[in-house]
Amino acid sequence: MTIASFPVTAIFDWYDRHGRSLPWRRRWPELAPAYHVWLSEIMLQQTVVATVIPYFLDFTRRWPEICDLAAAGQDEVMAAWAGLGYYARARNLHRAAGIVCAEHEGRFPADVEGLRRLPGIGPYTAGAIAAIAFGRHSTVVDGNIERVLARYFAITTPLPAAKAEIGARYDEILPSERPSDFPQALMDFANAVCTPRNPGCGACPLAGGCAARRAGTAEALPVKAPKKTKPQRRGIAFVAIDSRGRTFMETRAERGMLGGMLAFPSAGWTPDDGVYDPENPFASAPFGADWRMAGETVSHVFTHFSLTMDVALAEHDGAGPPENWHPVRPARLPTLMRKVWTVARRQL
DNA sequence: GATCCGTGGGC
DNA sequence: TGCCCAAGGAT
Repeated sequence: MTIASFPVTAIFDWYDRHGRSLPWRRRWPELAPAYHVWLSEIMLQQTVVATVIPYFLDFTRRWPEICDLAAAGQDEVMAAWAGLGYYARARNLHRAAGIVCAEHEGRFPADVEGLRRLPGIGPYTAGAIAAIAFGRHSTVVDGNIERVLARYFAITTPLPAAKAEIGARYDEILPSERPSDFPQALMDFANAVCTPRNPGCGACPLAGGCAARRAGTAEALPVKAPKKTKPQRRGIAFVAIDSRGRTFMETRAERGMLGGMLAFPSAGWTPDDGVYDPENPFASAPFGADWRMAGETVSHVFTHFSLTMDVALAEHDGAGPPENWHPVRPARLPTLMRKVWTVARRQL
C-alpha cells in the first residue's frame, strides 16, 4: 500500500487566504485554550458555525473558566443551551466540566485516550481537541473531511462503512507541520469550496489531483444510505397561567425528547407520555381546570418525525406542586415549547 | 450497525 | 413547500 499523496500545501495556502476568524480559533503556533476548543466542538456537533457563535460567546461570558461552568446549576446550563438542540450535549457538557474540574484540577487530558473517557466526547471530538488545543497529530474526521477525502480518493463505499478507510487516508496525508491548523483548514475548505451540492470544482486548488473530479462524480460522493420517511405525529400541550402570571411547567425526564429541559406538560407525541385522543383532548390534562383549545396548532419538525401540536389553555390557581410553577417570561425554552408559548400568550 | 436525538438555513 | 443537511455521541 503506497502512501496517499495529497496537496497539503494547497490546503494551507487556501486557509491562510480564506480561513475564517472565529471566537474560539487561534493560528499555529498559538493554541486556543482547551476549554474554548472543547466548548466549541461540543456546540458544533451537527450544528453550523453561525448558530454556535452567539451561544459560545454567551457561555464564555457567563462561565469564563471550566470550573465556573462546573459550579453552575444544571438547570442554569440547560436554560443557556435552550434553542441549540440535542440537549444530551448540555447534560454531558456539565458532567464533563465537573469531572475535569474535580478530578483533573481543571485541566483537560491532552491525549485522545483521556479525552475519549469524558461524557459527550466521541472519536471525532477527542481527535479535534487533541489536535487543536494540544497540537497532537491525532485523527480528525468529521462530515466535512469525510466529504473531501471521499471525493479526492474517489471512495465509493457508502457511509458509515467507509469511515475506517477515510480515517486511514487521513492518517496518511496528515502533515507534520501545523497540526492544529490542518483539520480546521480542511473543514473550512470543505465548508466553503468542497460543498455537498454544487461543489466549486472550477476554482478548487485540489482539482488537479482529485479522483472524483477526474471521474466527474464529485457531487455524487460520499455515498450515503437512503433516508427513511418521517412519520407524522400529533400531540397536545397544556398551558395554564395563574393570577400572578406564572405558568405550570415541568422539567422533562433526562431520557427521550427534550430531555432535562423545561417544558409545558404534554401528551401523545413521544412513546412514554401517554395517548392523545383528539376527540377527547383534555383526558391527558395534568390537572383539572377549565381547559379550552387554542385556535391554532403548532407545527415542528424533529430529526425523525414531524409533529402537529394542539394547544390547550386555562387560567388556574393552585394546581400542581408549587415548585413546578415557573415564571415563563425569563425562561429559555426548547423551540417547540417556545412555539407553544407564542400561540398561548396571544389568547391568555 | 441501527436508532434516537433539535434546529435553522439553503435551495 | 418540502427536502437536504451540519465541526456526532450514546445506546
